Amino acid sequence: MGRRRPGTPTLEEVAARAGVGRGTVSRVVNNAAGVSDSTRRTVQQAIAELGYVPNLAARSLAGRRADAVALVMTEPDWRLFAEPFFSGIVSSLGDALADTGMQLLLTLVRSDAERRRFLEYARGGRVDGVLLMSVHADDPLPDMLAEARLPTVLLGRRSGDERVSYVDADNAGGARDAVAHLLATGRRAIATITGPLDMYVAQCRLRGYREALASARLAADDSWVAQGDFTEESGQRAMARLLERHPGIDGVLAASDTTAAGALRALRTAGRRVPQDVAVIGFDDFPLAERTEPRLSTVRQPLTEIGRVMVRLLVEELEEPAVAWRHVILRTELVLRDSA
Amino acid sequence: MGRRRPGTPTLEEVAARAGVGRGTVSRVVNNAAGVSDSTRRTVQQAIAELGYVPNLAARSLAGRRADAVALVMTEPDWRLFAEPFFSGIVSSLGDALADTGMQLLLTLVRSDAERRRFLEYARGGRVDGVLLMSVHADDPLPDMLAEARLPTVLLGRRSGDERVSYVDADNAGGARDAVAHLLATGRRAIATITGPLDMYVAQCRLRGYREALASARLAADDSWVAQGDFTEESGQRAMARLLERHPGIDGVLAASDTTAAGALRALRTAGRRVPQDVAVIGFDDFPLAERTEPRLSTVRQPLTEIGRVMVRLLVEELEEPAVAWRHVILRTELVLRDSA
DNA sequence: GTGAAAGCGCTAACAC
DNA sequence: GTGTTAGCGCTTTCAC
Repeated sequence: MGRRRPGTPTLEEVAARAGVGRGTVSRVVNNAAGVSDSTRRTVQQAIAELGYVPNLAARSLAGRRADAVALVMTEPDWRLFAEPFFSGIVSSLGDALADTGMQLLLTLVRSDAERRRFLEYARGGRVDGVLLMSVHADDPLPDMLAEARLPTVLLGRRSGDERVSYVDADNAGGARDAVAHLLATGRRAIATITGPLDMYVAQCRLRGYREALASARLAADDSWVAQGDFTEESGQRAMARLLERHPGIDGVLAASDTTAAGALRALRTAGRRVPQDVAVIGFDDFPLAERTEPRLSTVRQPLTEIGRVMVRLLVEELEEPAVAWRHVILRTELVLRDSA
Repeated sequence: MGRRRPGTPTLEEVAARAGVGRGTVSRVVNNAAGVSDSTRRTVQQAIAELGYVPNLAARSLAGRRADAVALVMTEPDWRLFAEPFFSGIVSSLGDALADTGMQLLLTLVRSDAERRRFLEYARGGRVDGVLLMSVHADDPLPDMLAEARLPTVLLGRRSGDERVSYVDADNAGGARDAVAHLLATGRRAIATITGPLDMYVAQCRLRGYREALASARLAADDSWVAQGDFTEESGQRAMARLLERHPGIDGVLAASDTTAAGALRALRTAGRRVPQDVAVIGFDDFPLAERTEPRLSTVRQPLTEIGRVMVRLLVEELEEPAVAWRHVILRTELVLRDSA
């Protein structure tokens, strides 16, 4: 396939027109010091006249940098991609990267073929680093990236002893706080709707739920636990199942605000009054809660902060490659509304 | 920032180890013909032993191609990014690009700064072509790309005389069909919830709605029209407004399935029976309808086909640059369910 | 402060 | 079939 784009002026042509050397033009383009104001202006004018745009492949080859980072979503189920959690993170990453001058590239990896292809892309030097989100416990991609010595930062661990750098929220602590609050308000029949249990984040929250119940000397057998997948629909179904098993439920910890919204729907369908009969607390999916369920209490994850920290860790790895793995666990905050 | 990744073997080293010339290695790597099976194997072994990975910047520089295309979302409101329409299209583009060997890169452009930055990225040759979706009528990006002679394909026109290549659905026709069906089943008080009216797609659907009413000699003054923004929430609010103005509504054409789901919610809250009292038809947002509102009738847009055609048009522009703008309008299909 | 020159790692055209 | 060579357009020393 012929993809050449002819007629694009080069550094050299700019230099010729400005009557200077290529090095000087390069310095001007990159805002480097060591160029007199007058020649800088001359060069800038030549650039403008010719409509010069640097060839990034050449820059990349000479400078050994891509000025881009990839955000990879290894989510075989595209529905999750539609959840507000993703857009919240993406948004915050975009903001955080704005200063660094790096392009944020989102890529979907839904199959082994796509995994291989992306790996080639990244190892080929088209990105300086990789951000990963929504990683399931058995996903090999982080290790593949680490092996290729590509600076990588995960959003969320795959397990308790994750080695790759990551940023995570204090999921167990958040769950504990939420359930402790429900207990403190006199609830005793407290269920939980989890995320996919092959994700560490879901395991942690379940653990937090159990720990809180245990310290109140309450049993927490599996009939009080229903698995969902973070979607609203799954929350609705899970809640319906829980209600069947335990009509007396008076409190619920949900995997996400989206899940919680589904649970609320099921509760109302079942004629239960929320929050009078049942209190529901979800994990923060970002502004969705504000929009559709303003009265929902949540364990707030600092999504904006997560994006900022991910970028910070990645930049650190770029500056000082592969000396260590960096881990940051962000505190969660319980935000109470009418429903609890 | 030092982003060099040292220790990466080069083509030359592979050639040395295999005892062949660089050209031969290049041919093997690119699966080109003209290499004997035995040397091909020798080279492949050397590649494996060294863990060689082609440097894509160098390939790009020498071969004048990026082997990547960008899908740009120029949506200042990230909430829309969470709608299933996006994930449906992205999914289908990913599939369609799988054969071409090109990487799909999603990029968000939410501000002028990001617009400029992306333009630099694309003009710098990091992508071979650009796909654009969710373009508002006043978005200058398509023209900027065209001016830079970058192969570009839009999903949806910006206006009736769009010049840049595009793929679109027959929105006016789809709306007409939907309203005609409502009329045929005896409905007479038919309202519509539109998308953002600064998008041509929304204008077309509104026009289709009006045309269908007009041919039935029915008035369609503005009090029957409420503007939304494709989200469920906006659908709910718009429906509530319409019900206030016209309690007797017996049919609704909604901007999307998502919007329609919101409308249904408002209708039920208002105590209206759906579909007995009111029939609702939305535009296809892909499987969302199947999930949460299986009984919703829709004007089905062939999302998978849209992705496929977008890629086809882009490839055509790559092969044979800038000879023409290509436009494809895909037919819609009215799929009826219980609610209509 | 500025210019010249040496690569960066690859593809593609051309010899053999 | 296979090796050799000339770039692709830039950054980055190193002289001046």
